[in-house]
Amino acid sequence: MITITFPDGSSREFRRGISSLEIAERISPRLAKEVYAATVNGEIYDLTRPINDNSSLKLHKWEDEEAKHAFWHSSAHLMAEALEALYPGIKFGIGPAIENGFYYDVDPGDGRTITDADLPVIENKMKEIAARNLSYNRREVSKTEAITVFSEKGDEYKTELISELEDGTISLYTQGGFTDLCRGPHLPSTEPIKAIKLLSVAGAYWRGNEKRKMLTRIYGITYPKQKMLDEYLILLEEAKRRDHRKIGKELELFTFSPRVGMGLPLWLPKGSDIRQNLISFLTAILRRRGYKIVTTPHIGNVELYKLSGHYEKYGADSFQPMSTPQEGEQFMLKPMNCPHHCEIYNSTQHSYRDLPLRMAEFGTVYRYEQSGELHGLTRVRSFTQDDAHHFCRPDQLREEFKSIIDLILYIFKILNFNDFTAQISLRDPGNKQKYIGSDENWEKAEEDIIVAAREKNLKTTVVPGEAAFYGPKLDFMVRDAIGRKWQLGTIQVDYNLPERFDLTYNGSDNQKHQPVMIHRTVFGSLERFVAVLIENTAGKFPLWLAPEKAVVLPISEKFNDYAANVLDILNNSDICTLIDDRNEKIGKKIRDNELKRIPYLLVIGEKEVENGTVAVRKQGEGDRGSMKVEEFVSFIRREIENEIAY
RNA sequence: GCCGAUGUAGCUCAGUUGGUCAGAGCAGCUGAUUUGUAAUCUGCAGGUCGGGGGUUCGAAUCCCUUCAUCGGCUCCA
Repeated sequence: MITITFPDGSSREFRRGISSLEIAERISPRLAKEVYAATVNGEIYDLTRPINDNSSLKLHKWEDEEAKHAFWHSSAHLMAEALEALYPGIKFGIGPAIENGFYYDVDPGDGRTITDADLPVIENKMKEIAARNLSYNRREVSKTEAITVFSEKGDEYKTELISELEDGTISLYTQGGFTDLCRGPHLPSTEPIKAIKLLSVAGAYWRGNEKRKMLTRIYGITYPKQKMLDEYLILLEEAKRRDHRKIGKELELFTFSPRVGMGLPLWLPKGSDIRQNLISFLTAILRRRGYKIVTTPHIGNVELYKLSGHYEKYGADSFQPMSTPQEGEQFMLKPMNCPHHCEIYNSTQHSYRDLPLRMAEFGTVYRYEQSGELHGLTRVRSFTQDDAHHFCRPDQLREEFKSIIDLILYIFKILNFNDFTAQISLRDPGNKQKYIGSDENWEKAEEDIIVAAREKNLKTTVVPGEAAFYGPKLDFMVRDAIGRKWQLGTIQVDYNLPERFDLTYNGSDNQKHQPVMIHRTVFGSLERFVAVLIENTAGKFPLWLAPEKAVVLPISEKFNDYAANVLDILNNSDICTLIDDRNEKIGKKIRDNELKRIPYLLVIGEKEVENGTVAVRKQGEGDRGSMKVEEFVSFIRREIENEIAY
């Protein structure tokens, strides 16, 4: 007999070799139907895998990531079996479970392609196979045996994977006629996979290496119930409706023109107003926090970027240097503000007493992003960073860093931005040649960030290999409507630029010392931030950000004069207001202006003219009753003040 | 940059196997109506079907090429 200990601390005796599934059945048959995987002594197990020793056991129901993982991983194998049936000789790369569903990378072979149109066919095949209730059987094999299995099959991708595995750790899973290299765990059988949807096909480089073959990646998702799948698909549809590219067009915030150039956003008047509101808001906060605002040109001598290291790292992939009538002279569109800021720092001498120096700029930069990477406003070739550089003494670094974490959290809070993650991005220890600077400086900088984040009690994830080429960073990430992750705010410690630009200050010992630099943004770029704001609010911006605060709606032509009068009063009070004096019924005017997401609709008819009032209707909420025009002015002002109270 | 898909009026989309198929709704302009909280009615105008080339008696429809967009991959200072 063995003793199994459950998460609540209780324990029970079972016979040696019992499976988690059998244990679940002993507890309750209903539970057995709801579990998909188990954790045995901290290791993920198939439900059917025998347990041979005293163990702790946690059974995973759908709510647990482990359960979904097993479910979707098994679904990937199911899809592979369907593909093998439909495309004999097809070869398989990797096919993991992901956050929402699974994918499999496949090589259909000899000129065959798989397109969206083929997905329903594969889907049906999967349903047909799943209905056979095939069991997933685990088999541990030697490396030689594993290689034999897949080389006989002619699957060079699998043999490549196996060749890198250690002998003794290799397992195969078979369901029906399909066998795959896999660590597991899997479902006991295909039976629970009831609802299946293949979502898209895409190209993906084998092993993520752009020099290697491009395989076909098929994305899909499955659920134990059709209703769950339907709900997920509805969620996807709703997310699409919040897409900033769609809303940006509808609300006339920005546009692109192939004549101007791809990835070069054209901000329309309303979008510009939002930008401007964000800039004013942030500038006021920065001034209070001791930042000095600077302005630098959009271009710089190519020598500047050679000195900073940017040219060597990115020169070939940038907008190329432009020449001038002066022989040998070349300029580049600036990809970064920091070299310019270093030269501002160098324009005067600095005393240790003057540090930290905080230099901010809403600086527009230009980067030649790959054409396939461009995406609405989140990935563009011209964008305005809310950039700043802190020059400080080494002994000030940690406090300075922490003050920036405060600033970012403070602003996110005012903007009601709760759904972000903080990520510490470190150097890839296995690929140090990607970076510039000494090991010593890197170690110092990484330590600084980790400690500062810890001291601020910031919950972070640590990702090696994501650092900038000149230093590690703390990134604030958010997701967009379709689930993609984007970096907004970032804080980066940099010992390299001060060295390259020979930045100095006079210490109390009257010697020259080198300051440390911190690069930071809060929004990241105005473009990306506005995109995220659009998706978070679905275009219903808070009043202070809204480009147009109110619209006056006369019920008929008879009230146009009074309406025009109200319009003047509001606009003269700096409350950007429109008038809708079209020859339409009030219901139509309300509908159209609600769809334009105008925060306040002011209905004007006979009563309002008589009483000198406006009938206030709040966007999305409906009638708020009447108030005097002056009352409405102070009401709006108060609301704006409350929104950005800091 | 790579793989796949898409591209029809300002917007959202119909256009069956190539043959009165160049259409609809919304938006725009007309005229009527003078309206009380999410769509009043009438009429009109709008497109060399992304651009270029080809196949064909005939191309929005088939082929090639180019541009752009979308979904991924790679990249992201």
